[in-house]
Formats: sequence, C-alpha cells, structure tokens
Amino acid sequence: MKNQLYKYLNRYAKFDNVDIELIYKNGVIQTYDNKEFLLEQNSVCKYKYFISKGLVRQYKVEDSGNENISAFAIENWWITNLDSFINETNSLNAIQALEETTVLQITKENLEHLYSKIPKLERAFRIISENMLIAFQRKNELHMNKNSEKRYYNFVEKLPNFSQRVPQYMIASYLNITPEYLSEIRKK
Amino acid sequence: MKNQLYKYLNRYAKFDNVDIELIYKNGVIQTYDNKEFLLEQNSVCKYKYFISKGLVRQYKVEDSGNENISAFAIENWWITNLDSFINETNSLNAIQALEETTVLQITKENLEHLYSKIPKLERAFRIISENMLIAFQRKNELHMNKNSEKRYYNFVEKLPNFSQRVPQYMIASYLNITPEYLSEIRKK
DNA sequence: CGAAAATTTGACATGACTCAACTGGAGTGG
DNA sequence: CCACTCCAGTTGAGTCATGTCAAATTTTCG
Repeated sequence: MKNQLYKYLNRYAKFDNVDIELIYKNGVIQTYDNKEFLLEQNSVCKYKYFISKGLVRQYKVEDSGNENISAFAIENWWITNLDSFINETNSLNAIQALEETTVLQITKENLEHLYSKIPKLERAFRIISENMLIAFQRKNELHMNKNSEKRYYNFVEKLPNFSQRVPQYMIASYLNITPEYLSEIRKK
Repeated sequence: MKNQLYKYLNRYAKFDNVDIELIYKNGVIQTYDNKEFLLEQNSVCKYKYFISKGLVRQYKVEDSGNENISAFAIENWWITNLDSFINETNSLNAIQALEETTVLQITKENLEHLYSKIPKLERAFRIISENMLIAFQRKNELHMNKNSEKRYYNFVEKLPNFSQRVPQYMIASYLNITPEYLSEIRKK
C-alpha cells in the first residue's frame, strides 16, 4: 500500500518516503466486504478514501425506491462525497463496495494537518481536483448531447473493465437508462 | 480590479498586497465587447480568465448547427476550458462575452510561475477546484434525476440574476431543453 | 418605423419509460 | 443431483415527456 501510494502521488509532485510515511500514519487502512457501506446515505462523510484495491459505487436511493448511481471508483482513485466531507452536511448518497475493497481513509482534520505539513500535497490535490473536473465535464458533455445508445457505446469503449466488473443494471443506472431499455439497445 | 482580486482570493487563504501585485503583473487586463470571443471553438485555450465584470457563456456549435451551452460565468468566477488549457489541445467549445466583460487573463506558464512563487495560491486553487466539483456534482444530480420543468424552476430559483441577464433560448440550451418546450413550461 | 431576433403556438413524431410477464442461470438445501 | 428460489436480463404492449418543424406573434433596437 505504501508503495502504491508513493507511485500514485509521485505522478503529481515529488514526494519522498518521509512524506508518504506521514500521510500513511494520518490515515487508516480498512477493508470492506462486498456490499458493505463506506458511507451511508444521510450521514456525514467523514473520510476521503484512496482505493488501493477493489471497486465501489456511489449512489442514492430515491423516495420512489429507485437506485441512482452517480459514480464508480476503482484502484488508484479517490472517492468521497466532497460536499458532505467539506461542509460536514449529511450526504445525499451512499458509497458501497461492489467487491472486497481495501482503502486508505483519511479524516478532514488529518488531511488539513497533512496539507500544512506537506505543501506539495496541496499541489497534488489541486491537480487531482482539476483532473476530476475535466473528467466530469466530459461526462456531462456526453449526457447532455448524446442519446442512450451513444452513451452506452461510449461507456463500453472508454471503460471496458467496468462493463465486465459491474452488472448491467448498474451500468444502466449510471448511464441514466432503464435496464429494459438498455437491454433493447444491446440487442442491436 | 486589484482590490477585487484581493478580496476574492482572501476568501481562500491569506494573501497580502505583494502577492496580489505579483499575480496582477503576471496577468493581462482585457475587455471584451458583447458577442466577442475569449476563446474560439477548435483552438487552444491559452488563458484562465478571472471575470471582474460582465458575463460569458461557454458553448459549442454541433455539426448539426445546434448551439449547446455548458456554462455561464459572471463576476468573481474563473472560466477556462480546463482540458484545453492544461493539455494544450483544441477546445471543443468556445467562450463568448454576453455583455461587455472585463477579465484578468493569465497564461499557463505565468500561472505555473505564480504557483511556485506563492504556494498559498496552490491552496486557493485546490479549494476553488473542489468548490467547482461540488457545484458540478449538484448540477449533474439535477440533470440526471429531474425533468425539464424541475430543472427550470431550480435554475430560476438558484440563479435568479442569470435568468434576467440571459435570453430564454440560452437558458433552454443550458438546461438541455428546446426553446419551444421551455416556452410551454413557462405557460403554466 | 422597420428588420431581425426572440418567443409562442400547434400538429405531429419518437425516444425512452412503465409495467407485467417470461427466460435462464446461479446458488441452496434436502 | 434434482427441485426450488432468486435475481438479472429480456420481451412486448401501451404511454408519455419532450422533440421537430413550420408558421404566427411579439419584442428589441438600430
């Protein structure tokens, strides 16, 4: 895990082993079983999670009972409900493991502490946030301008690994299509 | 402008006048007429723009000829095509002034220079980026789960100033509704 | 005032949804 | 190893939200 973190963070700035050690000490390694919740809907998101191994989904259950998936995340991604994490408000969605998943989880206080001790980390997260913004914009672009069929084919093409690790009805939810209609799309 | 920038940045970290002066010197003040382009579609986005006064839209023209607005920005917002700015690729959309608009525009090189001279700026943009991510997630949430009518009422409620400064057909485009259907929604 | 731009109206078309029933594979337990 | 259940996926009929297109009307502004 330390080695993985080292490699990962050095994509963004030059961190040495002392830095990594400090970051590591300010977090907690935890493993979640399949279906276990990292964050429950309507509770405060206390951690930013670095996924070392596994796969999670972020989703909400509507009043109608419908599930609505807003994101998947895998190895070497960060996941959190930023709004809830930063503002300490109740999260509108949940984060759930879809496989056995190992993470490094860091509280807001510890993260703030790390930012002050390791200014490079500020830089790394500035860049990571910008990358996430770019990804978000691309996803948005797709959703605004493309029909269901194009969204699906784009998804399969861009994230082939996901379409294998995740059941079809979850992909449908992520793409904002009904499972029935996705099935029809696939028939072609 | 300097004073505005000072106030704005001090929301995120403690900058003194020397910092602001340096930032100011690394950018260029420019005023764009109504309808003038800050960035043209299919060209590299050379600047990050801090809007001091005015209003812009970010949009693309599809092959079909349709215009598609992805964002508006006003006073005290930053606007850029991040993907194009960072990766120096051609921008898929344009940025155009909808009123006479005054900005401080900073190139990537100068911004990098500023980051190295003023580490606090790294922190400020880390936070700004996170805030943008939160805003993006909220917008996405709306688009995924709400019908046209709810999106429109949410927009009017949350951004009443925009619905006055921007023509209706542009709001329709931003909300991904046809102008005709928005008109029908408003009839009620 | 007059032209161009924005908005509205109405007839018709369609992508995507709902709901209910059916199929098939993956356990699970006797 | 069969019978049973459960869940994901498929199919089909009917429906609805929203889009398209073309024309009429209103507003804007030089």
